Amino acid sequence: MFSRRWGFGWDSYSEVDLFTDRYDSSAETLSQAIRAAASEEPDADGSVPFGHLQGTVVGLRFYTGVVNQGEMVGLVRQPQNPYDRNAVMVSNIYGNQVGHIKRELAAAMAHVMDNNLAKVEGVVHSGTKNSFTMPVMLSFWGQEENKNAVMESMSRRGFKLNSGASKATGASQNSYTQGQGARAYSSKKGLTTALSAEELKNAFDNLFDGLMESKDGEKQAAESVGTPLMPHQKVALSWMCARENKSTLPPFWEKRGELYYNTLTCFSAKEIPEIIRGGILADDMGLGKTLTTIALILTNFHKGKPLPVEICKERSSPFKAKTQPDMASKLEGSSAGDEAAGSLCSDLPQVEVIDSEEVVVKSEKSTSKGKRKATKRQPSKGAEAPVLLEDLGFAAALGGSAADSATKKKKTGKKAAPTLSEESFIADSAEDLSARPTLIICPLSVISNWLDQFEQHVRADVKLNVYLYYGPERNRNKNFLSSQDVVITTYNVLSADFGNKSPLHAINWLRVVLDEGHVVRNPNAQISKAVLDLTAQRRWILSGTPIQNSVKDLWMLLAFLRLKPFDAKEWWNRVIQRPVTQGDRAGLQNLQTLVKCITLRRTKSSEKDGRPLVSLPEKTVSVEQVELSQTEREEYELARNEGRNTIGRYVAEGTVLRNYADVLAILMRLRQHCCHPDLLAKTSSDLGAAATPAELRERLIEKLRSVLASGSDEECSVCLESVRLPVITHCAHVYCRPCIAQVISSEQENARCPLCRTEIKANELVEFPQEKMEEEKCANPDKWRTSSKVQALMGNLLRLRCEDSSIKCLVISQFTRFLTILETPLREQGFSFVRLDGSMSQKKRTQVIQEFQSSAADGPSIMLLSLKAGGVGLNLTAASHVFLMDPAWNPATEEQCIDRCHRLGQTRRVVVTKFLVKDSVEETMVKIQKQKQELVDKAFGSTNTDKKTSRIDDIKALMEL
DNA sequence: ACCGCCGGGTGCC
DNA sequence: ACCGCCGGGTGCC
Repeated sequence: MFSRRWGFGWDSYSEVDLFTDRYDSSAETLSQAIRAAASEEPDADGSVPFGHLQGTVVGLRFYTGVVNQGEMVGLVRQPQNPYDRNAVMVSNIYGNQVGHIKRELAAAMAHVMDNNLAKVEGVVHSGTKNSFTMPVMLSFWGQEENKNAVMESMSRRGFKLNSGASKATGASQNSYTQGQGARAYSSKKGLTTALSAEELKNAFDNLFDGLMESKDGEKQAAESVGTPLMPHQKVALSWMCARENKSTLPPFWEKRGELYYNTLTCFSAKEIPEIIRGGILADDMGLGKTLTTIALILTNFHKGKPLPVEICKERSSPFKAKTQPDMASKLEGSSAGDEAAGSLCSDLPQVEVIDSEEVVVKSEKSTSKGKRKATKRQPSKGAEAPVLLEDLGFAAALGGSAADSATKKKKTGKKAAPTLSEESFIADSAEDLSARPTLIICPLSVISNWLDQFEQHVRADVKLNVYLYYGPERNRNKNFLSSQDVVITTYNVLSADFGNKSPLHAINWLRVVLDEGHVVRNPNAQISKAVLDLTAQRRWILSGTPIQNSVKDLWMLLAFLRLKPFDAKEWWNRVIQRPVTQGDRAGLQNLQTLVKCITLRRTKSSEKDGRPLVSLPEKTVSVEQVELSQTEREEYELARNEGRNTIGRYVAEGTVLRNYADVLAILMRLRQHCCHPDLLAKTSSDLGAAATPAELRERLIEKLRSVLASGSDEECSVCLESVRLPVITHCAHVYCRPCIAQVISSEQENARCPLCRTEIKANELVEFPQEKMEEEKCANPDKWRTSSKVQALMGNLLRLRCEDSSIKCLVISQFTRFLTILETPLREQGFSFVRLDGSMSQKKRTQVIQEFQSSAADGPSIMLLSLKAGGVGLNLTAASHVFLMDPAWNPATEEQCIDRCHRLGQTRRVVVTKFLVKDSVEETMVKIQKQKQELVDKAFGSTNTDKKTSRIDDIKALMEL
């Protein structure tokens, strides 16, 4: 069926150095030349077919490149050719030169190609009848405006483009772009009519949907992974292991008899095409891509064997210090080393895992249970020390030594062969078994997440060498880096190093992982080049959103995965991008097939066996009404009437905005009344006439305190965000310091308060003094009194503790001072609790969260959480009960807080209790919340004015005006 | 290359 | 014969 010529010379079909073998001009490889040529040309998107032409390829006998019937070929200009500067080279998909275009035709084509008037593509329809020349169908593509120039230019040199026939039927047009094989494929499916723009967009949006089929089942993670994987994560792990280990042919390849055949390009080869080890894990956020990847690193070192890792029950393990370098050095030696490796293999103890808790050593000689326990307890005892979780012989054979030179590596791999199982070695002998580390590249912002997750998911007694390659002090030593298990770096560091003796580019990585892989999109960017230039055996892309905009974005991903021939842009454009953008169904289907072969994607709404992938436990939200006591009610009504009068006056005068701070303070007082009387400012909130500057300052501070009232979500009227670095003006309005400072500096001497237009000066801004902050924190416990809300909370907590003492609770308030007040009864009742608020350092927060999340028996059962500190990112799944002490202006803030514990990893039912004081400003706030929720869906961007007016409406409603 | 092309040998039927 | 024809040598750009 196909004719093959020259059955030799095919050991490497990837990069033939074509220039240097004939004449000295450049050391560029052909594929580089093709890539370079393609990258200079505009995208193929807007190309129209100009026509086609039968040409002749000559000089076949001088080259090793092979083509088959129907196969696509590349045409590359060779201006440096010493025999003919018009030369046009013909190459097959893998960049091997096939021949040249006949001189006269080449001259005509050269003019067109050099002036970028058209792109020429070739398909060999008839195969070769002899070993000297063959016909080739050339099709010309380009911008409509260049069509006539091309037709003329060609015909002036005696070549007439046949444009009619290719337009006649879509199918025949396809045949020129995709070869006969693809045409047969597409016509079989009856996909001959073009897609509408709508259909195309739809198909494209759904390109990554439903890619959750994995026939590989589930796979258990290695013992060194401390966190049990969820079912869908086991599926992903299994899929990833299979993609790394199995020699599955890349998409569009089939084995036909003795040959490997590409159904898209009709290319065929005697040798197996390069297997794509890796792919795209495109699961939605929150499904655990990071955990799955960590599990992959630990589970699949080589051929499904776990990464050999050290177990360190004690700080100093003799094994690592002594034995490992020893083994490595033995392996580096010649035949003596082989024997050593062999004997190591049989003599060293096997490590066996009895259950998830106990890792013990099983030696051939002694396997009694008692002995095992003994060895476990005394791990530092000689050869019986439980040091490696995996087959030591295997690990030894692989020799993790970083000092290996390239030749030594090969040697090690080959010499190790006898110790490996038969089938694993047969699969492909070319695989370099000496690579150990995985390189993870991610945006700066997620580095800490990776470090946390390694910490969290790798068993605590497993010693995994994770190195953060970041910062000016980073260790650039190649040997050091290659001896790690994992190296983490950022895209920026990688691209900064690139071209600058980058050690990362000098290492043969076992695996390279691009986290948030979609950020690498522009192929011309330095980052992209740096990423493409890495040497690795396996490549992975993690991305929640693999395509942002267009098909173009996919090229980078495929190029990174080295999915030949699409890593060369020319082939990508020709086979996928242009057909797809022009609405070719077959092209789209090819794209879908391609993506499907290398991608696993599940969404939060995906289902497995009829059940949602991530089924969060049920969440119930209830409101508990709180009745104020007689005294509280009297105080509340007093404050409410007073406030209502004041605000009513402002509304009538139209001066609400001018007195905004005062209005907020009134509302705040009412909200505070609902929680606890001690939240209220002790002294009068009315500024009145201050006698002395010191007194004024004192009152302003008091006012500031009441407005801020510790962590409520007041807005700065300049930026309309929550107030940051609050200061109060002499006219008693609160802003962010940077915001108001900017107002003052731009208006200079005439600066006025944005709210009331009183003159303001920079040196009159008052901030909350540090000493006061400290005082606030240690409220006097002697004077402590309770409140209805406190009683309501304590009742719930005590009841819960009786029912199930293992239950943990979040107690959330906007008022950090309220949290402080709550500390007293909690202590009195013997609750163990922690506290998390915005004033704490990052380090302290992590510590507190860790403490709370831990399942230690005497650990804290309650976390006092300030509403604003409980924003995004926190993981508080240890808690299953949430008490919201007071309603927030913004219901989304509450939801966010609740989601800290109602999220992935929560095993219990989540019960949320919102306390609301009956007949109070709190109830009105909830009404407003509900109305707002409805509005959120309707209105989007609202202006600042809108925001302020709606606030006024809110205020009126709150005061029942 | 089972071609085309070149250039030398050759020459009625 | 300043042709035609034959057959050997030869061959990408």
